[in-house]
Amino acid sequence: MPQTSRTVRPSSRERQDGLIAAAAALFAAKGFNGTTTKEIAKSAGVSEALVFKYFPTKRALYAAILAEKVTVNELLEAVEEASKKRDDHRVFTMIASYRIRPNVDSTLLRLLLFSALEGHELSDMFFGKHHKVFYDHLAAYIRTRIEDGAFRPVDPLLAARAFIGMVVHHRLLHEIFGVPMHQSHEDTVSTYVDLFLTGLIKKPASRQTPGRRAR
Amino acid sequence: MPQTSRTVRPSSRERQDGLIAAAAALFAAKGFNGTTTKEIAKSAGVSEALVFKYFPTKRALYAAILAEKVTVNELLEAVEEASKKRDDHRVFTMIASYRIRPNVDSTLLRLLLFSALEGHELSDMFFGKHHKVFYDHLAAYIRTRIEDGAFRPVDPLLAARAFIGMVVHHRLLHEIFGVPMHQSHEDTVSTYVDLFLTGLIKKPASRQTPGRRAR
DNA sequence: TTTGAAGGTGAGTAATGACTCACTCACTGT
DNA sequence: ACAGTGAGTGAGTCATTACTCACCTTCAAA
Repeated sequence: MPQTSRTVRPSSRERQDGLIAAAAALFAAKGFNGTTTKEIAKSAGVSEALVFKYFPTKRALYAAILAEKVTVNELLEAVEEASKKRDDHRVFTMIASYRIRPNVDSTLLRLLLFSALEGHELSDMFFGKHHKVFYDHLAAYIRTRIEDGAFRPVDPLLAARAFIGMVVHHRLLHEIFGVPMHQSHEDTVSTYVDLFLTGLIKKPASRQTPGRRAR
Repeated sequence: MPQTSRTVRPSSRERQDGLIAAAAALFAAKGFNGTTTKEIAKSAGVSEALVFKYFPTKRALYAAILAEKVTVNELLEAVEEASKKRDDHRVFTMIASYRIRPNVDSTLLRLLLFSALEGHELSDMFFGKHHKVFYDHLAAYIRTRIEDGAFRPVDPLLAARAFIGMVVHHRLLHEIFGVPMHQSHEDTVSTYVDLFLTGLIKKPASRQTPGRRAR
């Protein structure tokens, strides 16, 4: 027979990606110490020996995962857009809904927590790419709006952390601690945004409308 | 010689507590899978065999730790007190400062996260005793204040989670991710409380003062 | 003085962990 | 036709792990 057309042998790159994917899922589920190389190999459908052909050590594989998972930017551009227009409501809603989303898988969050708890060397970088960007952006925006005179004068970094905190904590409860959500994602997001913005926006002196007010 | 007076042999109970303390510190630092029974024994200053005299398995020791660490109540009483007086500012400040405190050790937080991530069977109970109490209490208070007409009508549970989220996230950043705090504990707490309460309190219709306003 | 229970241990054991090695297989360029 | 090469593996090695067991020490009550 000419060739077993069923499965073309994957290239080196594909194998590596496959291993990373399989390992990421397992590390996220059970942590670094809780996952064995044998399991990873099995889950990726290869022999254990092959894992070590591609990654010299188990830790190197873990590091490759953390280094790989760098994403996000499309959101930040959109936020930038809304920032220019001073659309407070939109800026906050976008950030919140990015994290509170129907089908986010918890892999990244779990990896992040595990890596921080287990003190992995790349944990900081991972944190920087996945969380710090958010509150740095948000802090910058809040600072601008304070200078505009639109927000009350608060520490921008603290305020940004507070908001991100609401949202991240919500995910934590839901995805890690299994607390059920009793509201739709949209309602949750809008409640958080509303609560937070109301606390932040400076009232003109008199006259206040219950609805949204921007610029 | 009559007796080595230097070290009185500890009783069963004391040994057990010593083991639990030693193990708790190690599990908090490195997780369940990252900690060996040999390390625990060494840290408690006994032979490995003794560990198994007191706890049939390593998991049982872990379970004993989670079951042991149940505290808190003195705070809840104080909160109850402030609740009766409808002292919003105080209620929120007390809860926040309980968690954001100069010298809390991160052991409990780390144990909580590890146990949830590693999916330990007692994790739920641990979570219930250490976190759920807080936001259940707070949610109840918020509900009352909404009925009083003092707070805007929001979902009390969601609002409570939002506030606790700010605070817990702050600890997470600080204790787990090593993010430095650039403000004193007091300022941090008062910023959070101020932000949140301002967003929550219903404005009478006109007239607003920049300072605190309660009841 | 004996006894025996409680506190304690050194030296295992069986299983499992990460990692290695000698080797095969399938395909390609010459 | 066949050497070369990269993908892949079965069967290890050796250290470590959770857990066991036969035995020791102390001390108070009988």
